[in-house]
Order: sequence, then structure tokens, then C-alpha cells
Amino acid sequence: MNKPVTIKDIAKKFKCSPSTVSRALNNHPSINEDTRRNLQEYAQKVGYQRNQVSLSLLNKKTATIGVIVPTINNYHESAIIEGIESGLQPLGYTLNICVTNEQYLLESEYVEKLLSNRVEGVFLSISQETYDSGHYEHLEQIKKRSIPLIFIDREYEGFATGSVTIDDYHGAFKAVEHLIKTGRKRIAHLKGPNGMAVAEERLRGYIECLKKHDLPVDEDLILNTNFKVESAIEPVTKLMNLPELPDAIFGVNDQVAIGAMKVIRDKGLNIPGDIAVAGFDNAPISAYIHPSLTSVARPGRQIGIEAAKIFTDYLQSSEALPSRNIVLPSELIVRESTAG
Amino acid sequence: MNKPVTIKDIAKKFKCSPSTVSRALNNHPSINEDTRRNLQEYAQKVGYQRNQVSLSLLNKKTATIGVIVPTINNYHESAIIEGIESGLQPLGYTLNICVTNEQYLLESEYVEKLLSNRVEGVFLSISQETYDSGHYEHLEQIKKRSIPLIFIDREYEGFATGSVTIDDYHGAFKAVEHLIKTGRKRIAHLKGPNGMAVAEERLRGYIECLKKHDLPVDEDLILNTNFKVESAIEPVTKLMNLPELPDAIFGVNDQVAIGAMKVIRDKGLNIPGDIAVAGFDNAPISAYIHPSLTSVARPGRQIGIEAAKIFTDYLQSSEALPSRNIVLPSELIVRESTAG
DNA sequence: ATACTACCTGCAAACGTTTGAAATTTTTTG
DNA sequence: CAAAAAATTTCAAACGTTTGCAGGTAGTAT
Repeated sequence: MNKPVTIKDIAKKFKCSPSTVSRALNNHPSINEDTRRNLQEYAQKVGYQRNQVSLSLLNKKTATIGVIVPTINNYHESAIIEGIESGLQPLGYTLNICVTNEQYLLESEYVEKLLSNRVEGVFLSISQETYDSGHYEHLEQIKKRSIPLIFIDREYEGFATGSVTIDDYHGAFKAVEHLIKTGRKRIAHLKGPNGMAVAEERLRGYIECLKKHDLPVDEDLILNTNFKVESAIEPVTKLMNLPELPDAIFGVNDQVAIGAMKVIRDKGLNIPGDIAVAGFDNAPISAYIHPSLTSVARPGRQIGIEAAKIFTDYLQSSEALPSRNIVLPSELIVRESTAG
Repeated sequence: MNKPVTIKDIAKKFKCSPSTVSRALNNHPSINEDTRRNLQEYAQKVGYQRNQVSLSLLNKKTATIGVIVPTINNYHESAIIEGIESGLQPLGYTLNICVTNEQYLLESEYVEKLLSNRVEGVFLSISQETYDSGHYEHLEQIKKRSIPLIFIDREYEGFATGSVTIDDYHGAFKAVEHLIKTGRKRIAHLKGPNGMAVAEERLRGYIECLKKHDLPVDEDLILNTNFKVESAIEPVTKLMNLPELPDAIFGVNDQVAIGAMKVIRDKGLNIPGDIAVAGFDNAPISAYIHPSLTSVARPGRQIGIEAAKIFTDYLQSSEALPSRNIVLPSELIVRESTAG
């Protein structure tokens, strides 16, 4: 790795002090016009690049923020990251992305590392294992240093500078209510992992909606998945073997809904004729598959943008702001898979 | 933002020198056992975190690498990033992710910034605009500093420490050959943007395969898309209005193939009965839609892992390695959408 | 008591940059 | 030409950490 040219190198070459070089390159007014031009031209020629590391040390500002997410390989999560990026890129921030794979250990190591790297903010979508374990000491560390911590999608009370989530409860409620209003009476739910906030909220929306409409909540119709398309196959196959079939399935996301559709079709049943299907996320593909999938829209990009906004507002205000918790509305997009 | 505790702070508290504290915390053998324990306990108590920035300055090692990609919000790209992450995380590297949105200007700014941040390597998937413009000065900068530069998916001769791509040409060739062997004679292609390597290679595979089998290459059957599902609608609609319909469509990726399927169905035609459809990427969803989509698998995660490997090998070897260009094979996954 | 060793700790420099204040040079003014 | 003013440059410290070397203090052997 070639040694990068430093200000000192240039100073030596020009027999002047580093201060002069620094000022010349920064267009400081108290530098002679000729000197400035010469130095700038030379710097340009030798490809001088200011060492941001030393600057960070000096200014105690790294212009870097950390983003910790369970996964990145998924429409919703990556949309969030693009949202954050688009919000912070104009301000010159760099994103340090960390993927926890839902593991507590990695999450906590990443927090250490980011703090050690002196990031100016942390955007965190808590991992499943962290939820399960109930360990939040790593977040204490962030709080102690009073670095802005913004929760994304998955919240945890009491630590945050802010959070951006969507209204999972009402989103699920609306989806199930739509199924009921189009005549469905025996609605199954493919739920997400236990203890995960978004999954629990959607489950709650499903249950409360059934109750509101005086429909029984049948444990046999509530089945586990892990958000992945494959994980829908086995539970839905089980559903298809019940003595009395459901007439609708509400999936915790589009992936499992699409998995469900496959099993239903393979069973020779018609969607939505025999069984209606609805999902959650409104992934772009959902509008194009057949039948197109009814889904609750979840504005990932918007979530990222709002989170970035919380961060920048926090920076700009001198005094401590109260925690700002934004809940974006979720919208039901009705398509063929639930047509009356 | 609370000032982080420094080694100096601890030294002052214990009336000893920073050197002693540093050595104690690093378990240097020449430090008295008691001193060491006391200092470590205290450091732990006050939540000391080594300042990685100052260390980076001292060692000229940042343990950070830059990743520049056109987008992140897409199954293939994000799989690559997860692959890179999984390969470099165990070595303690942090990823700086930059999204160019296919813009030359952003790409070039990001390169500046990463170099300024003294990243130890750059993983780059060249943006469309950069291809179009033919400007590669920003890459010169990386080369001049002899920082490892690894191309991903989209290559450019003459700059790289290495590259990882897949065999787009043969992938496309195999897909089209499969269509021909199952009796298709009038095969349309939904191509990607002009000048983009992966798109051009697939187009070439399509054309060469037709030629090999003595089928005419009909310009009317080659249509533009931008990889997004929506962008398939208009061109495929046009196809459906031709006096003589195609009997197969090969899409530059799964997204446009799925878009095509929708238009075909809306036209009342049968897949694969009337028109067969094949895509490229083998996104997980493709196995579950109806009919399931024949597609060329593109191992995104593997690409990322191989790229990480090139980087680490480069670091470990003292002398200059020759550029290492890995071309991963692409595999055709046959499904219902092209059933004979 | 002296010299030797072993053990522990401190000094100072280094990484690259910026910046207030001081020093130097140049220009202007009387 | 001298003095004051203006313009330009340099000095030195700072950010937090590590590390080779020198210095110091005991303990031990002679």
C-alpha cells in the first residue's frame, strides 16, 4: 500500500510549514494568493487526500454512523438502509453496516466496535436473540456515552433517542377485517417468531380483529414461521390436512403468504375462490405474481428517511430533546388474492 | 455527547503514566500484577473504550473496507454484501457501504471519501453511468495508492486486484438453449440497459445461442428494460401485439420475467403452453410463484465470500499478486414456466 | 557495602491535521 | 527613513494511543 502524501511531505517539498499547507488547501484568507495556487496545484498533482482519520481524532467527529440490523438480504430491511443512506449522504455521513443474523453476541460485539470507532449515532433493529435473552447492557453503553440511539422497526422502551416503527397492529387488523368483510370466517394466521415485536403485534391485530367480529380464535389456525418463504410450506401443508379447511390465510409477511399460495395451489384449490391469502410488506413483486397478493404496505424507505431525520434533528438542537417515537401508518393494498 | 473516558483520564486518576495504563489494559507482561488488575477493574467500571480512531492514525490501519454498489435494495446485491460481511467480519473489519444509484458523480465522490477515510480495500460494482461515461479517473486514484480494488459483478479491465463475476454469457446461453430444446423457435429477450456488462453478456449469450441453432435474430424480439419488474410491462405488451407472437421470453433477470408473466396472463395466454418464460438470478421467490420460474442461478452470497477471500489473500501475501479474476459458474434451474 | 539482576514505570516521539497566537516580512504612511 | 499597519508565515499544542528506551527501585549474590 503506497504511503499517501501528507501535508508534511508537501511542506517539506516547498520548504514551508505544515500550517501554511493546511491553510492553503483550505482556502484560508490569510494565505498569499501565489502560495495558495502553487500548493493547491502541487497537491492536486501528487493526489493529496486529506487524512480523515487524523481529522476525526482532532475534532472528535467521525461523520460516521453505525447501522445494526438482523439481515440486509430482504426487501424491507434493505429499503430501510437505502432510506437512511439517502437521508444522511447529503450531510457527508458514512454508514457502517453490521449484520447480526439475529444473534445477541454479534449485536453486542458490534455495539462495542462501533463505540470504539466513535460513531456519532447508532441505528438499531434489535435481534431476535436479544429480545429472547432480555440482555440490554450493550445498549446501556450507548446511553452512557449519550450517543443518539434510534430504534428501527423493533423497539425497546427506555433507551432511545427515538424510534421509527410502523403500526403493525392496525395493519394486521385492517387486513383481517378486510378478509372478514369479504365473507371469510375461518382465517388462519402464519405468525412470526415468538417474542419478536413486529410479529407479536401482527398476531395481536389478528386476534383482536377476530374477537371484535365475534369469530373464534382457534389455536390450530395459528402457526409458526420464520418470515422465510420456505418456512410456510410445512405449516400450511398441515392446515390443508385439517378436517375443516380455513377459508383465508393471513401471513406475517409476503414471503410466507407466497409460500402458502404455492401449497394451496399444489393441493388443487383455488385462490381466492377456496382460500383467500393476504400478506404484509407489499414487496414490489406482490403486485405481479398470480394472483396478485393483497398486502399491508410497509414503507421501508420512508422509515429510513424518518430515522435519519430524527438523528439530524437531534444533532442540530442544542438541548436534550425528548425521545421521539414515530409510528408510520400501514396501508392495506387489496389485490386479487382476496377478491370477494 | 458525553466525553468518552481516555487513558489519560485513568492515568491521572491513578497518578501513573498513560504508558502504564495502556500496557496494563493490553496485558503487557512487564506490568505489576496488582497494578494491572486495579487498572483493568477501574477501566471496566468507568466503561473505558479504546479509541480506535487514534489507533488507526498511529498504525495506519483502519480495519475498514469500502463497498460501493449501485443499489442495495435487491436480492442479488444484498446477498453479495452479506457474503462480504460474513467473510470479513471474523477478521474484525467494518464495512462502509455506499449506494451510488447508478450515478457516476456519486460513485466518484464515494471513492474520494473512502480513500480519505483510509479504507484498506474497496469492493466496487461499477455504476451504469460510469460505464456510459467511460470515466475511470476515480479508479486511478485507488490504483495509485495501491489499495486493493475488487470488482464485483461488473468488471473493468486493467485496474483490479481481482474480480468476481459469474458466467453471464454461458448462463444465458444455457437458458436459451433449454428453450430451444423444448421446442421454442421464436424467443424474445428482455435485455438490460445498454453498455452494462452483465446485460450485454446475457444478450450475447442469447444471440450466439440462436445463431448456433440456426434461428434468426429478430430485432423486434429484443426489448429494453431496466431490471425492474415494472419496466417489463410496456415492452412485453408490445410483444403481445405483434402479428406473430413469440413462443418464449428470456428475461435479463427474474423481476422482468415475472413482469412478463403478468402481461402474458392478462392477455389470456398460457404459461408455458403458449409462451415459455425464463429469468436470471434465481431469487428465492421464483420457486414459489405460479408457474414456478425457470431461472439461471446466480450465487450472490458466494460472490461476496470469494471477493472477501481475494482481499484477505492479498493482504496476507507480502509480494504483489497477479490480478485474480474469478468467474463463478451459473446454473440453470428448470421449473414449470418452461416445461416442455 | 557493592555490584548485579529482575522487575516495574515513565519519558518522549510518533501518527496527520488544525488553529490561536506569536513572529516575521512586506507594504503603507507620515 | 522611521514607524505603524497589513499581510503572510511559523510555532506549538492538541486529539488518544502505543512503544523503544532510559530510569528507578528492590532484591540478591558476592
